[in-house]
Amino acid sequence: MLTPKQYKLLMFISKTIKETGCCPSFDEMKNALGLKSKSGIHALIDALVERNFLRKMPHKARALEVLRLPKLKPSSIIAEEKLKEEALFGATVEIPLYGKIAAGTPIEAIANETDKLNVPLNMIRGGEFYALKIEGDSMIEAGIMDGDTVIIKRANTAQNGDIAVALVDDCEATLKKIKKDGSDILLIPYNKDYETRRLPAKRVKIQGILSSLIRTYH
Amino acid sequence: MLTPKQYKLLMFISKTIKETGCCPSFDEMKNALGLKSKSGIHALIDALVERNFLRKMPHKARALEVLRLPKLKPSSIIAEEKLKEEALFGATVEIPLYGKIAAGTPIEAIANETDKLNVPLNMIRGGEFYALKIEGDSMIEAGIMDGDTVIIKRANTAQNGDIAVALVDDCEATLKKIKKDGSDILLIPYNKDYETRRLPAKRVKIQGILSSLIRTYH
DNA sequence: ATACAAAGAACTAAATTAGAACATTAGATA
DNA sequence: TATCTAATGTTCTAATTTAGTTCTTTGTAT
Repeated sequence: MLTPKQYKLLMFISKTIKETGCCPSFDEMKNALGLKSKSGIHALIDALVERNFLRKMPHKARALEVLRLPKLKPSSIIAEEKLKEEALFGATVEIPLYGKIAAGTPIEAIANETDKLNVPLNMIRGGEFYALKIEGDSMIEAGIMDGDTVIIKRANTAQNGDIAVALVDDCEATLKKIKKDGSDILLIPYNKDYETRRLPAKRVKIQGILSSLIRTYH
Repeated sequence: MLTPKQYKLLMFISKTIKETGCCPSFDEMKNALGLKSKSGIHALIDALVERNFLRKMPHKARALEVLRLPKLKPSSIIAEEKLKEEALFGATVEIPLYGKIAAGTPIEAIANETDKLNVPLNMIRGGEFYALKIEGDSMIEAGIMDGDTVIIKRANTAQNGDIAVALVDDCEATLKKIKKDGSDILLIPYNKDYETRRLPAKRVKIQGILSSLIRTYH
C-alpha cells in the first residue's frame, strides 16, 4: 500500500480532478504538499504509478489519471465503531468538571479542563454535559448542598421553572431557578435567606440546565 | 490457521490500511504488537506472505497489501477479547436497587432484586453496595429529597453521626442520622417537623451507611 | 540440550527534501 | 513553416530521515 506522502498526494490529485475537472500541475502539487521543490513530486508519482494507482503520459502536462483509490472504510463507520468502543467503556462517560459555581468567574473562563468526572452513560443521554461543584447554600431548599456535584446539560435557553446555570454580565455564574418576566429574568434561589434577583434579559446568559446531582459522603 | 501473533499483525495491517489508506511501517507494527524489536515483525510478515495473506514489495517502504483475511480467529484471541470486554464493562458496576425506603418493609424482605443501577466504579470502592429510592421528606434538611437515589454501603454498625439505614423491629427500614446514647440508639431526622426516635439498641439493626446520592432532574 | 521467540545492533535501501539545470509541449508570433 | 516563449515535466546531485533486512545474542520453555 502507500506511504503517507504518497497517500496525501494521491488524494490531492483525485480531489482536484473531481473538483476542477483538471489535473494539477507539479507546482500545484508541490504547494499542496508544502514542498519547496517539485522533484519530490516526481518521485511520489513514480511510486504511485508503480503501485498502479496512477497512470501518466510522459512529458504531457497535467496528464495524470487516477486508476484506483485505496478503499477506506467510510469515516462514518470508523466514527461509529469508535463510538461503540466507547459505549463499552461507556457504561461510563467522562465529562469535564469545570470547577466551582456560585461565585465569580464565568464557566467558559474556567474551561481549562481541570478535572474529569466519570458518570454513568444513562445520566447524560442526548446532549452535551459538564459538571460543576456547588459552593454555597443558596439552593439548599432544593436539596442542593455545598460540595455537591451537579451535572449540567449545555443549553442556551431555559424554560420557566428550570434550575439553570446563569451567567450574569459575562462574569458571574450562578445556579438558580429561572423565571422569565417580560423582558426581565428572575434568578430565584432556594433559600429564604437569599433574595430573588431581577435582571434585564440581556444581562443574563443561560449556560445549561441542571440535569442531575451526585453527592458523595465521607 | 494463523498463530495469534500472525493474526494480530494481519488484523492491524488491514485495519490501518482501511482507516488511513497507508500501510504501517515496521516500527508502527512493532509498537502495535507491543514488541521491542522489529526483527520479529519481519518473520511474521514472511509467514503471512508465505501463507498468501499478504503481498509485499521487497525493500519498499510501507508496501504491503492484504490479499485476504482469515475466517477463523485463533481461540486465544477470542479468549483475550472476552477478557477485555469484561474489563471495559467493569468501568461501571451494577448494584441492586432495592426499592423505596422510609416506610414499611425491611430491606432484606424486598431483596427480590427489582432493579439494577449502573454506577461508576469509583463511587463504590471497597465494600458491598446497594441502592434505595428515597420516599418522604424526613431528611430534607440534609439535602436528601423525595425521589432521590441513595447508594448505601452494606454495614452492621454505624459511627455516631453517620447517616445510615436502620431496621427497626425487623420490619421498618428508615434512613436517619445515628447516635448512640448508652444502650439506646437515637434515629435523628433532618426535618424540624419530625421527631427524633429513641430506641433500645436491640430493636435497631444497622443495614448500611449512606455513601452517595444521585438525583436526576426532569 | 534443543528449539524458538524476542531483543538488539549493524547494515542497506528507500523515501523525502531541496536546488538547479534541462527537456518537452502547446501556442503565439513572425 | 520556423521560431520564440511560457508553462510544465524530467533529471541529477546531494543531504537527511525513515524504513527494511540480516545477523547475533538472550532468555525461556520443552
